[in-house]
Amino acid sequence: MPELPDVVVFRKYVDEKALHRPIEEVQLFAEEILDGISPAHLQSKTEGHRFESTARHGKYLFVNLDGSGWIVFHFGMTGYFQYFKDGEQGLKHTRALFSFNNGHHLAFVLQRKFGSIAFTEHVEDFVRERRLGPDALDKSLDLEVFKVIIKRTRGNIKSVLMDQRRIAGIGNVYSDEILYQSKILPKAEVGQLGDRDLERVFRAMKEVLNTAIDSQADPGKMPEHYLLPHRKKGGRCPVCGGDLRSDKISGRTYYYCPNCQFG
DNA sequence: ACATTGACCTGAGAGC
DNA sequence: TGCTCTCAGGTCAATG
Repeated sequence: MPELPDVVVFRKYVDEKALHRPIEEVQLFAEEILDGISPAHLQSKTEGHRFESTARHGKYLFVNLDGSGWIVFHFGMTGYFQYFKDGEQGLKHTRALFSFNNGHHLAFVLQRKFGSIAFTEHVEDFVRERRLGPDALDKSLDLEVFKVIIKRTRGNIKSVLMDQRRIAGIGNVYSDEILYQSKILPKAEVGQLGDRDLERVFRAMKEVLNTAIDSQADPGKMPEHYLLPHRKKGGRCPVCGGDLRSDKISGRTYYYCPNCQFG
């Protein structure tokens, strides 16, 4: 479920399990996932080195290699990490495997090969090159900045929230939750939204993402008034009890409550 | 500038 | 059990 909250959880996972340990070997099982880096380059950057720290911007996770640049992970639609001991069963869709000198391994698992591994000398360079907007939870993204970013554009509010070049970190699921909490329809045109509305979206954005992080990005642990646990065919609105509906924007299915959301 | 569509991949789940 | 169809948390390029 790799949107911003999920990547926060993955980051903690790496922080707790895989830092400061010499990497003996890296194995690649799907070279296609490398983005702008060769297998040999990845190998020379990692083998004999350590993961020393992590950073995150939007849906990207950066892992620092003892001062000599960063490995950049993107999780696509299905990615996650699995840390395991020698002798334990690895997972089928492991695409890259980092093996440490303590007999433990960090697997980068992707069912669909939509994720990637890249490399950058500096996090800021990567963010600039990919033209990513500010991270949705960064303090620099305050209400005023948010309003400027949103007003700079037309179109429906959902697409704008999901555009990584405007704001980084929000995808299909969390944009639905943010708009549900804001009581605004995903297809509402941003030009039709007033300052009051944008303020609600802004507050919901911060609150939803922080709440999701507190819940380890697990829908089952989220508050009862959240859409996420009910976000499926036949689901009911946890607030009014009515049937949720779904529709599509640019081919992506979204869910909403026709009774609670306006715009 | 914006919206839509298809492509990229690999299943899981539904319906027959 | 097996087959076929649709759908899935992302991004990118091409097209209107």
